[in-house]
Amino acid sequence: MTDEIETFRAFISKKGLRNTPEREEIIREIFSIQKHFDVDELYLRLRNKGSKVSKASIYRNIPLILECGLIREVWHEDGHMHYEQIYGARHHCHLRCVECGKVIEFVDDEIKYIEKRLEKKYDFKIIDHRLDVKGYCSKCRKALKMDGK
Amino acid sequence: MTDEIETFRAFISKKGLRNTPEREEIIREIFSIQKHFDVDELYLRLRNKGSKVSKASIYRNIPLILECGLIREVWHEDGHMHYEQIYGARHHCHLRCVECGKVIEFVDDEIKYIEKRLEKKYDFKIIDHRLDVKGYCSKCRKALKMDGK
DNA sequence: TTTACTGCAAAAGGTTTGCATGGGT
DNA sequence: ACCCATGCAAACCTTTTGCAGTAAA
Repeated sequence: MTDEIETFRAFISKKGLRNTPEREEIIREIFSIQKHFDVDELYLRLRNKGSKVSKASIYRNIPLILECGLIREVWHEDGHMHYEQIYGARHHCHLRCVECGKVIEFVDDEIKYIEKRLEKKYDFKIIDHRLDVKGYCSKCRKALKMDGK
Repeated sequence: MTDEIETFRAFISKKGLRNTPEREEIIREIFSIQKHFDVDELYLRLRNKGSKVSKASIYRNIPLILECGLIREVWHEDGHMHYEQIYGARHHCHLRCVECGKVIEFVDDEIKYIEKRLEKKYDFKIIDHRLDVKGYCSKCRKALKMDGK
Protein backbone atom coordinates (compact mmCIF):
# COMPACT_ATOMS: atom_id res chain seq x y z
CA MET A 1 0.00 0.00 0.00
CA THR A 2 1.30 3.41 -0.84
CA ASP A 3 2.36 5.84 1.83
CA GLU A 4 -0.34 8.31 0.92
CA ILE A 5 -3.09 5.81 1.44
CA GLU A 6 -1.60 4.56 4.65
CA THR A 7 -1.32 8.12 5.90
CA PHE A 8 -4.92 8.82 5.05
CA ARG A 9 -6.18 5.59 6.57
CA ALA A 10 -4.41 6.39 9.81
CA PHE A 11 -5.82 9.90 9.75
CA ILE A 12 -9.35 8.64 9.20
CA SER A 13 -9.09 6.02 11.91
CA LYS A 14 -7.68 8.50 14.38
CA LYS A 15 -10.68 10.70 13.84
CA GLY A 16 -13.00 7.78 14.51
CA LEU A 17 -14.22 7.78 10.91
CA ARG A 18 -14.37 4.90 8.48
CA ASN A 19 -12.04 3.73 5.78
CA THR A 20 -13.97 2.97 2.66
CA PRO A 21 -13.05 1.81 -0.84
CA GLU A 22 -14.31 5.14 -2.21
CA ARG A 23 -11.86 7.06 -0.03
CA GLU A 24 -9.05 4.86 -1.20
CA GLU A 25 -10.01 5.27 -4.85
CA ILE A 26 -10.03 9.04 -4.47
CA ILE A 27 -6.62 9.18 -2.83
CA ARG A 28 -5.17 6.77 -5.33
CA GLU A 29 -6.47 8.81 -8.23
CA ILE A 30 -5.23 12.11 -6.83
CA PHE A 31 -1.76 10.66 -6.47
CA SER A 32 -1.82 9.26 -9.96
CA ILE A 33 -2.38 12.73 -11.38
CA GLN A 34 0.97 14.20 -10.34
CA LYS A 35 -0.05 17.73 -11.07
CA HIS A 36 -2.79 20.24 -10.40
CA PHE A 37 -6.34 19.05 -10.61
CA ASP A 38 -9.90 20.09 -9.96
CA VAL A 39 -12.94 18.17 -8.78
CA ASP A 40 -14.39 17.68 -12.21
CA GLU A 41 -11.18 16.32 -13.65
CA LEU A 42 -10.79 13.95 -10.73
CA TYR A 43 -14.37 12.79 -11.12
CA LEU A 44 -14.04 12.19 -14.85
CA ARG A 45 -10.80 10.27 -14.47
CA LEU A 46 -12.42 8.00 -11.91
CA ARG A 47 -15.47 7.52 -14.09
CA ASN A 48 -13.36 6.72 -17.12
CA LYS A 49 -11.75 3.87 -15.33
CA GLY A 50 -15.06 2.45 -14.21
CA SER A 51 -15.22 3.85 -10.71
CA LYS A 52 -18.65 4.64 -9.31
CA VAL A 53 -17.48 7.35 -6.93
CA SER A 54 -19.86 10.30 -6.98
CA LYS A 55 -18.99 13.96 -7.04
CA ALA A 56 -20.73 14.32 -3.70
CA SER A 57 -18.24 11.92 -2.17
CA ILE A 58 -15.35 13.80 -3.67
CA TYR A 59 -16.69 17.07 -2.32
CA ARG A 60 -17.31 15.51 1.08
CA ASN A 61 -13.81 14.09 1.27
CA ILE A 62 -11.76 16.99 0.05
CA PRO A 63 -11.92 18.84 3.37
CA LEU A 64 -10.59 15.73 5.09
CA ILE A 65 -7.78 15.25 2.59
CA LEU A 66 -6.86 18.90 3.03
CA GLU A 67 -6.89 18.59 6.79
CA CYS A 68 -4.75 15.49 6.53
CA GLY A 69 -2.19 17.53 4.61
CA LEU A 70 -2.13 15.39 1.49
CA ILE A 71 -3.34 18.13 -0.80
CA ARG A 72 -3.68 21.88 -0.76
CA GLU A 73 -5.66 24.49 -2.59
CA VAL A 74 -3.56 26.20 -5.21
CA TRP A 75 -5.84 28.72 -6.86
CA HIS A 76 -9.40 29.51 -7.70
CA GLU A 77 -9.87 29.92 -11.42
CA ASP A 78 -12.66 29.54 -13.98
CA GLY A 79 -15.20 29.45 -11.22
CA HIS A 80 -13.80 26.56 -9.22
CA MET A 81 -10.96 25.57 -6.94
CA HIS A 82 -7.80 23.83 -8.10
CA TYR A 83 -5.74 21.54 -5.90
CA GLU A 84 -2.43 19.74 -5.90
CA GLN A 85 -1.10 16.80 -3.99
CA ILE A 86 1.74 17.72 -1.66
CA TYR A 87 2.59 14.52 0.15
CA GLY A 88 6.33 14.18 0.32
CA ALA A 89 6.78 17.14 -1.97
CA ARG A 90 9.03 20.01 -1.04
CA HIS A 91 6.98 23.09 -0.41
CA HIS A 92 6.90 25.10 -3.59
CA CYS A 93 5.14 28.05 -5.16
CA HIS A 94 3.80 28.78 -8.61
CA LEU A 95 4.75 31.01 -11.48
CA ARG A 96 2.04 31.22 -14.11
CA CYS A 97 1.83 32.69 -17.57
CA VAL A 98 -1.39 34.68 -17.80
CA GLU A 99 -1.43 34.19 -21.54
CA CYS A 100 -0.94 30.47 -22.10
CA GLY A 101 -1.57 29.17 -18.60
CA LYS A 102 1.79 27.46 -18.32
CA VAL A 103 2.72 26.75 -14.70
CA ILE A 104 6.22 26.55 -13.28
CA GLU A 105 6.75 25.28 -9.76
CA PHE A 106 9.64 26.85 -7.94
CA VAL A 107 11.27 26.72 -4.55
CA ASP A 108 12.78 29.84 -3.04
CA ASP A 109 14.25 29.65 0.44
CA GLU A 110 13.98 33.36 0.88
CA ILE A 111 10.33 32.93 1.73
CA LYS A 112 11.34 31.13 4.91
CA TYR A 113 13.13 34.27 6.06
CA ILE A 114 10.17 36.42 5.20
CA GLU A 115 8.08 34.12 7.38
CA LYS A 116 10.58 34.38 10.22
CA ARG A 117 10.45 38.16 10.07
CA LEU A 118 6.67 38.08 10.09
CA GLU A 119 6.54 35.74 13.08
CA LYS A 120 8.77 38.03 15.07
CA LYS A 121 7.24 41.31 13.99
CA TYR A 122 3.59 40.37 14.42
CA ASP A 123 3.90 37.57 16.98
CA PHE A 124 2.28 34.98 14.74
CA LYS A 125 2.88 31.26 14.52
CA ILE A 126 2.93 30.70 10.77
CA ILE A 127 1.62 27.44 9.40
CA ASP A 128 1.45 27.99 5.67
CA HIS A 129 1.93 30.41 2.82
CA ARG A 130 0.91 30.65 -0.77
CA LEU A 131 2.90 32.69 -3.25
CA ASP A 132 1.35 32.90 -6.66
CA VAL A 133 3.32 34.85 -9.25
CA LYS A 134 1.88 35.92 -12.59
CA GLY A 135 3.57 37.08 -15.73
CA TYR A 136 4.28 36.39 -19.38
CA CYS A 137 6.51 33.54 -20.48
CA SER A 138 9.07 34.14 -23.22
CA LYS A 139 7.05 32.34 -25.86
CA CYS A 140 3.98 34.47 -25.26
CA ARG A 141 6.00 37.67 -25.10
CA LYS A 142 7.35 36.91 -28.53
CA ALA A 143 3.94 36.01 -29.89
CA LEU A 144 2.55 39.25 -28.50
CA LYS A 145 5.59 41.26 -29.63
CA MET A 146 6.06 42.49 -26.07
CA ASP A 147 9.78 42.21 -26.17
CA GLY A 148 11.16 45.59 -25.43
CA LYS A 149 12.53 43.73 -22.39
CA MET B 1 -13.46 64.62 -8.32
CA THR B 2 -11.29 62.04 -6.68
CA ASP B 3 -8.30 60.56 -8.43
CA GLU B 4 -9.79 57.08 -8.51
CA ILE B 5 -12.86 58.22 -10.35
CA GLU B 6 -10.87 60.31 -12.76
CA THR B 7 -8.59 57.35 -13.44
CA PHE B 8 -11.53 55.10 -14.08
CA ARG B 9 -13.30 57.63 -16.30
CA ALA B 10 -10.19 57.99 -18.41
CA PHE B 11 -9.84 54.23 -18.62
CA ILE B 12 -13.45 53.80 -19.70
CA SER B 13 -13.24 56.54 -22.30
CA LYS B 14 -10.03 55.19 -23.73
CA LYS B 15 -11.72 51.84 -24.27
CA GLY B 16 -14.56 53.52 -26.11
CA LEU B 17 -17.02 52.64 -23.36
CA ARG B 18 -19.39 54.92 -21.51
CA ASN B 19 -19.13 56.68 -18.22
CA THR B 20 -22.30 56.24 -16.23
CA PRO B 21 -23.50 57.32 -12.81
CA GLU B 22 -23.66 53.65 -11.78
CA ARG B 23 -19.97 53.19 -12.53
CA GLU B 24 -19.14 56.26 -10.53
CA GLU B 25 -21.24 55.10 -7.59
CA ILE B 26 -19.48 51.75 -7.57
CA ILE B 27 -16.00 53.25 -7.64
CA ARG B 28 -16.91 55.79 -5.01
CA GLU B 29 -18.27 53.09 -2.72
CA ILE B 30 -15.27 50.82 -3.17
CA PHE B 31 -12.96 53.63 -2.18
CA SER B 32 -15.05 54.52 0.82
CA ILE B 33 -14.59 51.00 2.23
CA GLN B 34 -10.84 51.23 2.81
CA LYS B 35 -10.44 47.53 3.37
CA HIS B 36 -11.27 44.17 1.87
CA PHE B 37 -14.74 43.71 0.49
CA ASP B 38 -16.90 41.32 -1.48
CA VAL B 39 -19.68 41.86 -3.98
CA ASP B 40 -22.47 41.34 -1.53
CA GLU B 41 -21.07 43.80 0.97
CA LEU B 42 -20.55 46.38 -1.75
CA TYR B 43 -24.10 45.85 -2.98
CA LEU B 44 -25.63 46.17 0.47
CA ARG B 45 -23.68 49.31 1.28
CA LEU B 46 -24.90 50.91 -1.93
CA ARG B 47 -28.48 49.82 -1.27
CA ASN B 48 -28.36 51.13 2.28
CA LYS B 49 -27.56 54.58 1.04
CA GLY B 50 -30.37 54.55 -1.47
CA SER B 51 -28.46 53.57 -4.57
CA LYS B 52 -30.31 51.53 -7.18
CA VAL B 53 -27.20 49.84 -8.59
CA SER B 54 -27.88 46.16 -9.25
CA LYS B 55 -25.63 43.24 -8.48
CA ALA B 56 -25.49 42.50 -12.19
CA SER B 57 -23.90 45.89 -12.77
CA ILE B 58 -21.39 45.29 -10.02
CA TYR B 59 -20.48 41.92 -11.50
CA ARG B 60 -20.25 43.40 -14.97
CA ASN B 61 -17.99 46.19 -13.83
CA ILE B 62 -15.58 44.33 -11.61
CA PRO B 63 -13.54 42.95 -14.52
CA LEU B 64 -13.10 46.49 -15.82
CA ILE B 65 -12.08 47.85 -12.44
CA LEU B 66 -9.59 45.01 -12.09
CA GLU B 67 -8.20 45.66 -15.56
CA CYS B 68 -7.92 49.33 -14.73
CA GLY B 69 -5.79 48.40 -11.73
CA LEU B 70 -7.94 50.04 -9.09
CA ILE B 71 -8.67 46.81 -7.24
CA ARG B 72 -7.33 43.30 -7.07
CA GLU B 73 -8.57 39.93 -5.98
CA VAL B 74 -7.21 39.03 -2.59
CA TRP B 75 -8.65 35.63 -1.81
CA HIS B 76 -11.52 33.31 -2.42
CA GLU B 77 -13.27 32.36 0.80
CA ASP B 78 -16.72 31.24 1.92
CA GLY B 79 -17.67 30.55 -1.66
CA HIS B 80 -16.96 33.94 -3.13
CA MET B 81 -14.16 36.27 -4.14
CA HIS B 82 -12.83 39.05 -1.94
CA TYR B 83 -11.25 42.21 -3.29
CA GLU B 84 -9.36 45.25 -2.09
CA GLN B 85 -8.76 48.66 -3.55
CA ILE B 86 -5.13 49.28 -4.41
CA TYR B 87 -5.06 52.70 -6.00
CA GLY B 88 -2.11 54.62 -4.69
CA ALA B 89 -1.42 51.90 -2.15
CA ARG B 90 2.01 50.37 -1.84
CA HIS B 91 1.92 46.78 -2.95
CA HIS B 92 1.44 44.63 0.10
CA CYS B 93 0.66 41.07 1.10
CA HIS B 94 -1.52 39.52 3.76
CA LEU B 95 -0.93 37.66 6.97
CA ARG B 96 -4.08 36.04 8.30
CA CYS B 97 -5.00 34.30 11.50
CA VAL B 98 -6.83 31.11 10.60
CA GLU B 99 -8.57 31.17 13.97
CA CYS B 100 -10.00 34.67 14.31
CA GLY B 101 -9.66 35.89 10.74
CA LYS B 102 -7.59 38.90 11.68
CA VAL B 103 -5.70 40.29 8.68
CA ILE B 104 -2.38 42.12 8.77
CA GLU B 105 -1.08 43.83 5.67
CA PHE B 106 2.67 43.83 5.31
CA VAL B 107 5.32 44.97 2.87
CA ASP B 108 8.47 42.95 2.39
CA ASP B 109 10.97 44.08 -0.20
CA GLU B 110 12.52 40.65 -0.37
CA ILE B 111 9.72 39.57 -2.66
CA LYS B 112 11.03 41.93 -5.31
CA TYR B 113 14.29 40.00 -5.34
CA ILE B 114 12.49 36.69 -5.55
CA GLU B 115 10.69 38.07 -8.59
CA LYS B 116 13.96 39.20 -10.15
CA ARG B 117 15.43 35.73 -9.70
CA LEU B 118 12.34 34.17 -11.25
CA GLU B 119 12.41 36.50 -14.24
CA LYS B 120 15.99 35.61 -14.93
CA LYS B 121 15.74 31.89 -14.25
CA TYR B 122 12.56 31.22 -16.20
CA ASP B 123 12.62 34.10 -18.69
CA PHE B 124 9.31 35.50 -17.54
CA LYS B 125 8.12 39.09 -17.46
CA ILE B 126 6.41 39.26 -14.09
CA ILE B 127 3.40 41.49 -13.68
CA ASP B 128 2.01 40.58 -10.27
CA HIS B 129 2.27 38.36 -7.25
CA ARG B 130 0.13 37.37 -4.36
CA LEU B 131 1.60 36.14 -1.11
CA ASP B 132 -0.92 34.97 1.40
CA VAL B 133 0.47 33.79 4.74
CA LYS B 134 -1.58 31.91 7.28
CA GLY B 135 -0.96 31.28 10.94
CA TYR B 136 -2.13 31.84 14.48
CA CYS B 137 -2.00 35.26 16.11
CA SER B 138 -0.76 35.57 19.68
CA LYS B 139 -4.21 36.06 21.12
CA CYS B 140 -5.56 32.88 19.55
CA ARG B 141 -2.48 30.88 20.50
CA LYS B 142 -3.09 31.84 24.10
CA ALA B 143 -6.78 31.04 23.89
CA LEU B 144 -5.94 27.66 22.40
CA LYS B 145 -3.07 27.06 24.83
CA MET B 146 -0.73 26.51 21.90
CA ASP B 147 2.14 28.36 23.45
CA GLY B 148 5.01 26.00 23.65
CA LYS B 149 6.63 28.56 21.31
C1' DT C 1 -28.80 58.04 -33.98
C1' DT C 2 -26.15 54.52 -32.53
C1' DT C 3 -25.17 51.13 -29.48
C1' DA C 4 -23.32 50.42 -24.73
C1' DC C 5 -25.32 50.10 -20.07
C1' DT C 6 -28.79 49.10 -16.80
C1' DG C 7 -32.20 46.34 -13.89
C1' DC C 8 -34.64 42.37 -13.70
C1' DA C 9 -35.25 37.69 -13.78
C1' DA C 10 -33.81 33.47 -15.40
C1' DA C 11 -29.96 30.46 -16.22
C1' DA C 12 -25.59 28.52 -15.41
C1' DG C 13 -22.10 26.24 -12.88
C1' DG C 14 -19.82 24.78 -8.67
C1' DT C 15 -20.66 23.03 -4.10
C1' DT C 16 -23.65 21.43 -0.32
C1' DT C 17 -27.32 18.87 1.68
C1' DG C 18 -31.51 15.61 2.66
C1' DC C 19 -32.70 11.14 2.28
C1' DA C 20 -32.78 6.28 1.96
C1' DT C 21 -29.57 2.57 1.47
C1' DG C 22 -25.34 0.23 2.22
C1' DG C 23 -21.28 -1.03 4.78
C1' DG C 24 -17.20 -0.39 8.37
C1' DT C 25 -16.14 -1.21 13.03
C1' DA D 1 -26.10 -3.06 16.14
C1' DC D 2 -24.66 1.39 15.53
C1' DC D 3 -24.09 5.12 12.84
C1' DC D 4 -20.92 6.88 9.33
C1' DA D 5 -20.47 7.07 4.25
C1' DT D 6 -22.41 6.71 -0.16
C1' DG D 7 -25.22 7.86 -4.54
C1' DC D 8 -28.75 10.42 -6.19
C1' DA D 9 -31.27 14.41 -6.81
C1' DA D 10 -32.66 18.61 -5.14
C1' DA D 11 -31.21 22.81 -3.07
C1' DC D 12 -28.12 26.53 -2.52
C1' DC D 13 -25.18 30.37 -3.73
C1' DT D 14 -22.38 33.04 -6.51
C1' DT D 15 -21.80 34.70 -10.95
C1' DT D 16 -23.36 35.13 -15.80
C1' DT D 17 -26.60 36.09 -19.35
C1' DG D 18 -30.92 37.33 -22.28
C1' DC D 19 -33.95 40.88 -22.84
C1' DA D 20 -36.25 45.18 -23.27
C1' DG D 21 -35.85 49.75 -22.00
C1' DT D 22 -32.65 53.81 -21.19
C1' DA D 23 -29.16 56.99 -21.91
C1' DA D 24 -24.12 58.23 -23.15
C1' DA D 25 -21.62 60.02 -27.01
